[in-house]
Amino acid sequence: MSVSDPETNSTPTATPTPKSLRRAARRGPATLRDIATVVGISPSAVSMALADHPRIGRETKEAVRAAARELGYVANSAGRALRAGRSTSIAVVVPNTAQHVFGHPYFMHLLVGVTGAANAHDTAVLISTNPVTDHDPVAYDRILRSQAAAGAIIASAAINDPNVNRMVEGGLPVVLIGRYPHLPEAVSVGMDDIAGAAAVTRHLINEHGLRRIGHISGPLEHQTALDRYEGFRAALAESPQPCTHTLAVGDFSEEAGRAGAAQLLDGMAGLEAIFAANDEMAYGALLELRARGLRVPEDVALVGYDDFGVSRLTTPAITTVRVPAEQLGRQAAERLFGLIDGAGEPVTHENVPIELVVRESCGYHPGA
Amino acid sequence: MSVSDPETNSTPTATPTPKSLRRAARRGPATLRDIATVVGISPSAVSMALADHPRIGRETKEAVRAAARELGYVANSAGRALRAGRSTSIAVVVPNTAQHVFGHPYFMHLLVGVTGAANAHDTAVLISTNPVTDHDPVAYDRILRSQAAAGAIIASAAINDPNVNRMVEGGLPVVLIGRYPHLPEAVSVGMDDIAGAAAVTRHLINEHGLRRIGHISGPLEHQTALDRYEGFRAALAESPQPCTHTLAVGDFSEEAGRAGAAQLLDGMAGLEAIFAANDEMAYGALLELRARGLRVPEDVALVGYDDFGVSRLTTPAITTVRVPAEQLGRQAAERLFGLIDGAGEPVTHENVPIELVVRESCGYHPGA
DNA sequence: CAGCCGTGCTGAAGCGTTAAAGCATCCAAG
DNA sequence: CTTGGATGCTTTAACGCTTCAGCACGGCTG
Repeated sequence: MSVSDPETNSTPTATPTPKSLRRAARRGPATLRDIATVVGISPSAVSMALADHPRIGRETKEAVRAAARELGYVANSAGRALRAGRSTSIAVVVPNTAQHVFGHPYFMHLLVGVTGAANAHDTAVLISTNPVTDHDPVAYDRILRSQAAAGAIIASAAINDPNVNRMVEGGLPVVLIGRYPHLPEAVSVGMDDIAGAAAVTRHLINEHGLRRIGHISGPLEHQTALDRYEGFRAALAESPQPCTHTLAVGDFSEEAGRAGAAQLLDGMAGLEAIFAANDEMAYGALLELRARGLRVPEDVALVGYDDFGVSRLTTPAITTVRVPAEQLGRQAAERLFGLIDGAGEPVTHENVPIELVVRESCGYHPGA
Repeated sequence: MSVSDPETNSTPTATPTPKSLRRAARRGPATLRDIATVVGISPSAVSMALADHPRIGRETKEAVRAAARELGYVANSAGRALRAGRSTSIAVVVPNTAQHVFGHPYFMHLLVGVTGAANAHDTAVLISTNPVTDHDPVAYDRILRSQAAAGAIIASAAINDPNVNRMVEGGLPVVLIGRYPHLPEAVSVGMDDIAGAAAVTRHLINEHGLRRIGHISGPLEHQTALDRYEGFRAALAESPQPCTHTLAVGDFSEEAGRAGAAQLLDGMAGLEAIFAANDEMAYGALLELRARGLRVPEDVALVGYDDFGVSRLTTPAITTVRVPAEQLGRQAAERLFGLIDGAGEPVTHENVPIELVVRESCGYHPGA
């Protein structure tokens, strides 16, 4: 209070509102300069005070913080980003190759996880999709080149998506969701699809004593589809009893599930169970089974994968493997912040635990 | 050239390649200056050339465009935003009051619509949610104050959400999704829930001859819930035959649907049909009916609202009203760009058409 | 009491962009 | 041969922020 400016300091005789009036005159949000004027110091000092710089006095800091609070000051993100050389946002990219999963609750759960972690880091989340065309001057490419995001999370892409490779090599911090064995350098967060598929298959074999099992896989250029197929075969192979299986390749759509089920039923006599690589296809299979007058689970048992909402609602409800999308999102965001802050972590891939969700479509349980 | 600095001026005798080398040395994306160096003009001229300014020569423009393409130049969004005084992003805000609808495909469809329109305007989409607490220093408030977005789309909020009012009055361009009769000044895009609810109710009355109908509404602090209830009553009132109805208030959750159905069944003898204000509650009602051994639609007809995926999957599939979320998103984004660009449109509310989706749960049709 | 250090701030610079004003150069008209 | 305007670029400045060097001042030591 010693060498205070007589002009800008609060005049105790005035009404308590003149500051806010003055701010209202300068249209738009408060800046550092506004605070500086109110407190009576330079903008740099305000910046340093808010950053808790040791060379700023305690009283000044308190005055600055009070003024900032009163003015509702939030640092202009463009100014800060320009100065810092990087943005305060992260991007979530949904490549066009992932459009078929779009509309699933999966992405919303993912986003909840990502935004939750981002909020904790005071970071905004940009989302970028390419809903329309395939070979556009890819929208997210522009966003990333414009430095609008400090890093990106890429949600579920095909194995051979060239854009993914470009982004990983583009210098920008990138975290992939899923498993990318062909990109050993890339940081990724996924789940153990092999173990999940094995678990649900094992359940069919061990708990229900089924031996003749068909699998409807996803498109085999998706790592997820490959892994679930591999887990399926591994469980069959490790079984003490001899099991036989057959395969239909689908594309994760309900229609493909229906076609796949038809193919399996026609191809293998005495089929006892179907494991579809996702719930959507399991639902398609259910429709086909129903159309043929086959009961689920009495005649043919059925299991799916994902648990994003579909499998809960059908009759019978479908036994499935839960994909913890929210945790996936949160963890991916945390990894991304690690990369951005330059914490030199050597870990490249990380798995989130999956969970077997037993419902009715696999058969009735003694305990139930 | 008179009082020029002898140090920084270009030495014409140097080799012709140091420019590209210099850029290679300057790690990171190309800037206007890089292009300027390559072409041999000033950064401002480059800026003007890219903006197709009439005072820049044709040859220069072509050279600039070529260099920009070669260097992969995309304008730095922070620099541009700082200069322009506003960001090149728009925000999609999901208030905490909307969490119960979160995880629905609705939001993804909305986002597809918004991002599609945004891509067309070369604009990034920020998404902001408050998944955790209720009375936090609201995350999206910070984002908006930080000027990270030029405007915001607010997805489905409660009528009395104070944050919505603050944002509408906050000076930032805002488009609300839904109908907000108490905010006559606010720009909003919604659908005619009254008409939709009336249509599906009329279908029960006219096509199936049902007279004793119960409604399970959403929470009555939601405009959507109010409108659907109103449409329901309007259809009953306009019917030439006398109809009776009863009401149970729910909260859009499956559990509430189940409880609501129980309440309706216990409260009105000879109940012929149930109209749930959304599909999730309709599914809950289906479970309750099934548990009581009542057949749908033979004993009690059932209809829902939304068609976000749930109603297609159940057995029987639920007759519902489709909410065109993607179009909603696209239209909201277009309106927002209109506001941002200052096209002084007087229109404040706009409706997107809804569509009746007839399935099995309302009764079998002669045509089917 | 000169020199030195710690404290607490100011001032300048620059991140990338763009609008506006300024300044050459050239051509046509007076 | 001067004037006046196109034409085509350069310079300057500013947006809001942070870093860094620098300055003033007081107290402490030698």
